[in-house]
Amino acid sequence: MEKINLKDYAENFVDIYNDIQETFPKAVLNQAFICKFSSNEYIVRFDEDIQYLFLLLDGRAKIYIVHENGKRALIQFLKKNDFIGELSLIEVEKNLKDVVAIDDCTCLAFPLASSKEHLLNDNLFLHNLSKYLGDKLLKRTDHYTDMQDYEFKNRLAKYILQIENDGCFQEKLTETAEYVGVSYRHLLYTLNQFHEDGLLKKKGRKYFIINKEKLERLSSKKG
Amino acid sequence: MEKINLKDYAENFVDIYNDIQETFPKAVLNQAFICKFSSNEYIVRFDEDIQYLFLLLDGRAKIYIVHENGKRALIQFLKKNDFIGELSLIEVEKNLKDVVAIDDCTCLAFPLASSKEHLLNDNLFLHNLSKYLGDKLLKRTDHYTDMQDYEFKNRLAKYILQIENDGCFQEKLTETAEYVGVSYRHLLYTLNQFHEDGLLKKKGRKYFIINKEKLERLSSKKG
DNA sequence: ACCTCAATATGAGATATCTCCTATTATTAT
DNA sequence: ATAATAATAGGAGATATCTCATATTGAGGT
Repeated sequence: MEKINLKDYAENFVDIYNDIQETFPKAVLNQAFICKFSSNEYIVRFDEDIQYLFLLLDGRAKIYIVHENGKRALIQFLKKNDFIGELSLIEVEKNLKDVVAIDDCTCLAFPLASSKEHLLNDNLFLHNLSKYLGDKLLKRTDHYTDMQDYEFKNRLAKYILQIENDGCFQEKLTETAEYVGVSYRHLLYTLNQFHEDGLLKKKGRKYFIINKEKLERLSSKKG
Repeated sequence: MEKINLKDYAENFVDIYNDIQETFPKAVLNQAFICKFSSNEYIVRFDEDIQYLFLLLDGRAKIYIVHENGKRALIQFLKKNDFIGELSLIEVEKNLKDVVAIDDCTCLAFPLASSKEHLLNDNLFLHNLSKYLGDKLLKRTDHYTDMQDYEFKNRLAKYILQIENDGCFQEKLTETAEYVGVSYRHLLYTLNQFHEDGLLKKKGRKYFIINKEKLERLSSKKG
């Protein structure tokens, strides 16, 4: 983890810095700095105290919940403009999560100790936070209700359509399995089935969508 | 649905009214009134505009998400001090949910049209709302990650322990099945299995816990 | 260049869970 | 009260999904 002075960062990323300035009170920005995390680095560990509120400025990360039985479940992907640690800020979180950088990540970091008071008295911030949390709640609920109401092939179709890029699906399959909540084995079964049904074609380790319509039908129907 | 003047209500429920007064700005309380819903009555319908922010003062309710395929999934039980419609207030909700009263419910109702501005500028309210949403997010996440990481008998054990009263489990089984995310048929299988394993005893339509330890072990382990 | 560890891949067998069907009680509405 | 609807109950068979075992391939570190 590398720390960078906020002003140094501001010189190179003017637009982002302007957004930040409009969103956070000055007193808080004075305490803030930039953190860079490398791919696969832990941003937060479930068994260590969290010291900062982070705002993800660049890169992708993932949140794991750690169960008592030692198993982990991937519960969310984070991207630009997602908060990390906001639940600790408002003191509702008892069990921290693991947060891991997927690719290199740039974060804006606010030291909780010195920023909490300011943030919790700032109307704009609270309003934004409420919207952010409400949105997160809805998205997470949708994700999970889908899991329980559709069988896996439907969910997988939906997931592929969400995440594909130029018709190409190249996510890490181990991660995908954790996120969509099935065993790796079953994920492979289903991908092979998609291949046999003429939905996907495999080249090397990438899958290409060759029948998007059919995939879309599958993603929103049962059966 | 029956409307009652807030002042009339306040005379009979002094303590609750005092809490309310400390939590909401006066300008907003002047617009508010009390709504009573009967058991099984719809408080919100997924296909109708929502006009009020409700705070549940008494009774229990349940939230359903309605899928495109027509299926419903029970996603949360609501009790005293839960909000209804708070996501519409902050304008993040696109797809409304069904909210249905389980028993008779008493709600404090704020007309969105006239209260929104006031509420969204009130620091105390926003802070409370953030905490409320954060807490809801965590609870919902826990509920769903449990669903995916434990098999049903573990989840059922946990659920029974959460909801039992004096060792007696008497929830409606159809509702339970929807909430815990299995078919009614499978719920019955598992309850019978619990009976055979000496965890529960059945009297009429009620189940009584006869081996709490074993149930607790089952609720937190795999297998 | 070599070693190690993580990711990809697939087979075989087990089982958790579902769907569909059919009775039998409760509960609610007319 | 009686009809109608919802909840409880269980049988039979299908299948979606899991676990475990094993082999191959790829990437990162020294």
